[in-house]
Amino acid sequence: MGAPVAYDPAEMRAAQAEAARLRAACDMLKGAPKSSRDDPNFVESFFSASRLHFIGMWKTRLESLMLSGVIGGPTPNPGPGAQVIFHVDLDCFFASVAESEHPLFSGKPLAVCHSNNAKGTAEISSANYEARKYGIRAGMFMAGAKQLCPDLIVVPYNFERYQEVSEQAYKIMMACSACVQPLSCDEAFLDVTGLGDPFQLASRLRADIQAATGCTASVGIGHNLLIARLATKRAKPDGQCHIQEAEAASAMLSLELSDLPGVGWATSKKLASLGLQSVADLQAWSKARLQAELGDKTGAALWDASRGIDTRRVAPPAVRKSLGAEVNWGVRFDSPQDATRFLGKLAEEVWTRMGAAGVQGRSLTLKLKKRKEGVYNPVKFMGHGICDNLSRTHTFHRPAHSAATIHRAACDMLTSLHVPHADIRGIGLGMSRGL
DNA sequence: GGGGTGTGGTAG
DNA sequence: ATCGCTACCACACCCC
Repeated sequence: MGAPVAYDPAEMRAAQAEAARLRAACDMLKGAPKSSRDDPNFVESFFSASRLHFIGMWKTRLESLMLSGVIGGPTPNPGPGAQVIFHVDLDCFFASVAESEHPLFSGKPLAVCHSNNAKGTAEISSANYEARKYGIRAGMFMAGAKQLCPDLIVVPYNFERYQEVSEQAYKIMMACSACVQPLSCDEAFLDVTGLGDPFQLASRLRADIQAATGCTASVGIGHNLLIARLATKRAKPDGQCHIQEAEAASAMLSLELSDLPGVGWATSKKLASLGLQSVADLQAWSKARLQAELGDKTGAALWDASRGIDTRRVAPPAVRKSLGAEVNWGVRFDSPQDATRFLGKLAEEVWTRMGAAGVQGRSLTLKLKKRKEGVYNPVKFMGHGICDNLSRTHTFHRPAHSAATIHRAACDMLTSLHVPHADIRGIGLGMSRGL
């Protein structure tokens, strides 16, 4: 894929200078990156800069707020019968936020990433549509992205602003319908059954979001969640699309297997090994045969999905069943004591989050990433590389009552796993049961 | 059948 | 040099 567009050189220079200013002013990027070896506050600084931590925590926070009634009202329970579902998704969220604040960036290829290093392994978090023309995608290393587009504009994260924009967008969605199911900071399902003409409703929703946030949103409309999501795919960017119930089954045929919900890398491979290459192939198999090969639930879910069948309802968040904190980047220990200290930080983190959520727990799980035999240098800088994943669970007689209790149990489990401290590439602690 | 644990997969 | 999280579900396998 070559350069699709020639950019005005002066404008491009100005945009690059602006991006460089943003990076220079970014607190997260001050100083050289540090591993758990060099930074006594590693856990804290890691979480403050991790996009995946941000995404996970923000969803949890949204759900808590909705559950406690701080935001949103009582969710109406739509009866049986035809439903109208919106899937609302802000377009390339992090990249859009940057563009909305810096008009200079618009129309130029832009990505959000911790690093601008053209040889580095920093991951692209979000790429605007101009960047996507070059083949740049979220998840790609910066080295690969810069190869595809040397002029790529790279801006750092702005988590505070993402929160503000997300809150505004959610306010607007909840003004549209009281029945909102958050999927992420930038994505939600709405049940808008009986609320008026869906197309007009969606137009207004998108216009309101753009007016309030400067970011565009796309809306997929369907009679169930699966079809609404598929409609969003067609609507993007900055559009809306309604797939009628009658077209649902044939619309599914336009998808790759990996587009179906629940089909990721591993299931794709498994399906391929069964000779299943397309949704049409999937439709040709009986439910029983799929269940025999893939398991009862998974097989049935795939059989349904391939036909556009989805019986889920837009549901308010459920009460959380587990809570955890893990770090799988920059984890390097020089001694067993280093590992113990690190577990102490994680125990405090878990305990603090339990307190904030007002929950207790009886089961503590330790997760460990252990460097695979013979694997020394991860491809990704400070990454975990290829690992074996191990876990141990300890169940307390009564709910854990302090960070120290959690720490002690975690250390015992760590010992029982017999992993040399130098082989540890990631650690996590999670609490469950009786939350 | 009902309960547990450990592993693996997924989405966003 | 850069920040590979979080919560959930399904499954295989074990116990009684």
